[in-house]
Amino acid sequence: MLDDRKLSILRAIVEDYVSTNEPVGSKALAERHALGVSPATVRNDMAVLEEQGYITQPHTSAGRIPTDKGYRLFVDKLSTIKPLSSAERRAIETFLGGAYDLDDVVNRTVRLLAQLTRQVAVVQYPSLTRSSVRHIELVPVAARRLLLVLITNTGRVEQRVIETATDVTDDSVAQIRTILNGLLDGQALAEVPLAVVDLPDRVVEEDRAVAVAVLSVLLETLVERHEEKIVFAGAANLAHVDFSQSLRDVLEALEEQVVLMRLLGETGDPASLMVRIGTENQMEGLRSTSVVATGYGADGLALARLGVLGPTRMDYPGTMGAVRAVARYVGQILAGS
Amino acid sequence: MLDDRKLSILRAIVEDYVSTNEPVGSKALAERHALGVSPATVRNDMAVLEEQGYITQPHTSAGRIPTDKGYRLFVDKLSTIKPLSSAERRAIETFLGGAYDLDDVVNRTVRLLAQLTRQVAVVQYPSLTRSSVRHIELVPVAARRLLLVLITNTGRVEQRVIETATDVTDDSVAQIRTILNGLLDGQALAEVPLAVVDLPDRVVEEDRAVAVAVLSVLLETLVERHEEKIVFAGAANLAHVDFSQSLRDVLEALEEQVVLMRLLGETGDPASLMVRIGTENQMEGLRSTSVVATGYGADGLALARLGVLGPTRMDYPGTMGAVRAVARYVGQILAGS
DNA sequence: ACTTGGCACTCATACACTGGGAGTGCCAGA
DNA sequence: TCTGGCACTCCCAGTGTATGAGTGCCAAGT
Repeated sequence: MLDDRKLSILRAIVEDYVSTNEPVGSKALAERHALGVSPATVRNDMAVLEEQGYITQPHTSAGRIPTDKGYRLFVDKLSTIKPLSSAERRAIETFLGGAYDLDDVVNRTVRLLAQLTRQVAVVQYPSLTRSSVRHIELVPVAARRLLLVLITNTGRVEQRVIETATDVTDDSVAQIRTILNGLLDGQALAEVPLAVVDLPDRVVEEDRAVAVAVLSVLLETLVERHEEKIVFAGAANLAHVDFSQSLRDVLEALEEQVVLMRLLGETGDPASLMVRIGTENQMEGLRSTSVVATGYGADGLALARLGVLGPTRMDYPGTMGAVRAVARYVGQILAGS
Repeated sequence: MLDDRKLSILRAIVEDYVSTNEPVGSKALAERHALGVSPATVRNDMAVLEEQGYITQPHTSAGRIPTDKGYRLFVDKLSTIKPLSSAERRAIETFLGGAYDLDDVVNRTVRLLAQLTRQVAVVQYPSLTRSSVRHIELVPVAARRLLLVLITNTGRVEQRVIETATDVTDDSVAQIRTILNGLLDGQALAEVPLAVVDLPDRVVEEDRAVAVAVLSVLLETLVERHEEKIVFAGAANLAHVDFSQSLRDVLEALEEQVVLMRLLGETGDPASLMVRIGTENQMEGLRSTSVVATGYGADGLALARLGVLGPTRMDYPGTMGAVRAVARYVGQILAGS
């Protein structure tokens, strides 16, 4: 259906259009790339490519630009992921190497990715669900108020306030804390509800009410915080892109956690890169953007996802390379700390 | 120098320009506002106002628009802060009322403020410096690695990893933790360095090295984290504003913590509103924006600052009202939790 | 059967020109 | 000190035109 030359022409169109941001015509194409054929021949092939829906003209007598379908073919068949330069690798290492806690890792990652790709970077915090309990702390902060602090093995720290019906002594707190840690230390978060259910039975009579309060807040935390935290950076990189739709729509979408979640897609095999192009994005307002995302996590286990959002007219090989490299590096950092 | 009528005219110009976004001419002004004089008289006054630098014409034979100096006079002398509608008050209450931890309070606040003012909202996390220690936790996470968790009375939680040169037993950790809490409980953070300095002397010989490591990380935390965390929201509201400079500059500035810090200004009297107009902002790239900010915190004590950034052509009375109201409300929430 | 050069055609873009209108400054008179 | 009148400036929108890039198609060449 499409012979090699037509594919080469499509590849050339995508590459030229991405770098110049102008519809590319037959003459310029024949000149810039050593196709070995005349502009007229290129025109004929372009007519076929247009008929098949891979490219389109913004208006009669303009050059051609790729359609979403064209980009898709380009990404799937015509391009290879571009590895980073060694300078870029060094930059990643030095920039991420200095991070000292999870917040810092995530923040640095998102900024780094935005800078590398010159696009909007999106990073999801490591999921609670797949991690396990490293420690639970229970701190009295007032006569009838406790602070529950949950530390996971990914370094994430969750905190919630617990109101109790009666005054609680420090001794009671200490006792509950000890039991709690005994029950939960090292447990996967998914197992926590089962493991903790008989907490009230294990404490002395007068602490039972408190234990129930602690229990319910702990369960709540696990459920509510299941909605993951996501950050983004590099919005400034959108400013000089001309979207067919308003920039406003895109910025609005970025500030919605839920939309960002859907944007990054399902947590899948962390080794595979997901590319969603233009209208492949279901989200209203992001029809003219593309997303490149992947999972990341320690030990080849996907804890969360990160990615990049930009115009469909995007340097896919370069972006894919950057996303993959950063994801791998963050995985190493998480595994090592 | 400027009689009452000229001031009224300036006020009218600011108000009309803010609402229409178009240079306002003498005729329209005389009609819309009951000034009791003819357009010709208005023209004469406008000429004086222009001479004094309060207004300017974008081009000959256009209406006038306020200068930064004009807005300044308007804010200082010609306007009164507009209190919120009761519907808006209710919205604040219900929206902020549901918050369950500090992160949540800050996030909700920044989103709320952005929505109320239809501009970019900026909120600084409550400062470490003015708060005090509620609890310090020391958790072993590996043979030679401890996690230091610092909980302040504002609900902020800081965490840092401590590497030790030798293996540490759980007993040692428990002992150090107890001593640490004994020394620091309730201390203002500013006092911590002094209070903690003799920690190594108080532990048994073999724990001394560990205690020193803990000490140094703790001090580091206090110093390094002194650079405060700041978040913003509502960038989408910038999209339909036409800045004289590029939107990109503004977006870039917003992603720089340091710039945001300077933007909000010095932590001062929480009751007073700071308004910085146009070129009064020293920051490159924010010359055509204005900032309305104020301190907030529990018990009339400014813990941090929050504010709004928008075009100089801004509804100052309304924005100031919203900022003040939100700051007060957040203060109450912090005091009560 | 494919490739090529030629040619007519289409349109977006840039540019110059125009008239209308909003708004101004100034002046003479009340 | 205010007001109406008037000449003037200059933005803006609309129109017309030339230009040039790019196309589609066709007939001839390989």
